[in-house]
Amino acid sequence: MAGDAKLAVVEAVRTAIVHGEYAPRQRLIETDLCERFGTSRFIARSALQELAGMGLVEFERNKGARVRDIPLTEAIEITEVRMLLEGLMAARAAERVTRSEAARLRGIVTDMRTAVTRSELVRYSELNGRLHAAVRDIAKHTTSDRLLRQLRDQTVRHQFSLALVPGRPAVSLPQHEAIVAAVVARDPAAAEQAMRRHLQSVIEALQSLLGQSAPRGQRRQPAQGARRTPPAEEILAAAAILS
Amino acid sequence: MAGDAKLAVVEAVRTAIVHGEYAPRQRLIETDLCERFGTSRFIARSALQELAGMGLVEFERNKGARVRDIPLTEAIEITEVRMLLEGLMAARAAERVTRSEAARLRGIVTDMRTAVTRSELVRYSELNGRLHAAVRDIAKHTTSDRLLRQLRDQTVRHQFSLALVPGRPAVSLPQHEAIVAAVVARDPAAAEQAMRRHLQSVIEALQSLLGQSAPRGQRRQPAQGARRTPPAEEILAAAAILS
DNA sequence: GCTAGCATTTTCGTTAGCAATACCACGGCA
DNA sequence: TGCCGTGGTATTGCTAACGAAAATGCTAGC
Repeated sequence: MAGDAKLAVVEAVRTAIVHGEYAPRQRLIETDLCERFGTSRFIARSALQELAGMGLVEFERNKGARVRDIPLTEAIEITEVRMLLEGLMAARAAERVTRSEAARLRGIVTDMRTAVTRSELVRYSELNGRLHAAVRDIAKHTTSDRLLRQLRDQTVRHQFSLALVPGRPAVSLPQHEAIVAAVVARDPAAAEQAMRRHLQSVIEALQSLLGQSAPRGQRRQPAQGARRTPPAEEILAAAAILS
Repeated sequence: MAGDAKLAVVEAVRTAIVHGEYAPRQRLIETDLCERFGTSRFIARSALQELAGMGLVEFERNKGARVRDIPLTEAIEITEVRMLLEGLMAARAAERVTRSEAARLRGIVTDMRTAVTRSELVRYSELNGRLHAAVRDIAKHTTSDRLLRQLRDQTVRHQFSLALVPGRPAVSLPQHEAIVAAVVARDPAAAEQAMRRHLQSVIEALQSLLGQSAPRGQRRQPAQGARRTPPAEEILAAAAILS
């Protein structure tokens, strides 16, 4: 497997799902994928299987693949795990950070500040992603890295919902600043704690969302057809605030 | 996919790898698997892909699948993550444990004690697995559960090596006792800390193993043919002491 | 007008087979 | 004698096609 063709399809479908082009529980018909990505059914199938392994799609016997719907409760669980792993990453980064890496982190965070003052959410998003990637690079913990990637992919959608609650940017930026400060100060314990506090606040936000949005039993979505395609830009801005 | 046929093959190959019937870096020829498990090549192929997703086998372009060799350094990383996740599980279990579940835990731990005094390692192994499974059941954290299963599968082999260092059973049992005590006392913080201490000692044991076993560059294994098939019993005993 | 049952159609699960590629042994040449 | 090129073999990567299951739509009966 792992033919480059398959890998390309996996990546394409992955970003499509993460960016919301495919809605949760939407069926992923193999032949559709074939014509969209110009490959054979076998490739599409393999790609879907790999995505299933990543937890992004699910199979049902004789009914094919659909985009996995991650319920809010599971998103909370995932964020709890993320809190632990990202905390570990932050601590590691604090232990190993070099001078040049520290400078890089500081540069990113000052850019974030200006982006926030100018209300440039997309720019902030990009910087945020770059910051976290930098922390992961510094930590060099491949196991956590791999797991975190999976977990992040699964929760992007809910981060989008969360971005709509007002006032979150105001709390997000100082938390990020605290994380970077601890890392560049080479204080592992403080870095871990800062990262945990950050994600703890995300968990609490998700829990409040849970309380208000699901008063009674599972309200099922239409389940087929992209019910809405939020622009990627919007999604990115959402991810910025919370990750 | 997820045809029951494929699932059976996945499970069979998984246990074969975990029990050491397939050595690390041993090639997994598709046709061999076909005749061994009496399925078609397509099924074998799908199963291998799923196992690759679980991190147990790896693919190389045009060279097929082999059992992934988890280097000791990666095993340490994995155990670090396990420490966090199992700690979370323990805390959760302490929050949610019911009377009957607590009784069950206590029963298992007393059985463990007697098994140790009688030097019944296999029995201890079985009880140990049951204990951890019980904790996971009580915690009801499906995300951590899923991740932990993957991580455990990947490290069983190294736990085998570790079981050979003398004196470990003496430290393992009291640690388990402490964990159970904290859980039944409904003290989440203590349960988490006890579990972490336990896995921290495993990490330290692994690190000492690292220091003594790899004086110079990667010493590569013969790489094909099961170079040795340790009896499953031995493996289970090893897993007992450390997990 | 509505429901139950049947036929059709879509889509998936599986098998068989072909083409491409890497590994291995052998022989020629320096 | 040692090294490089070459051919054969084994194994994978992939395509095409077939059979089976489920969803859908239609017709007939109530």
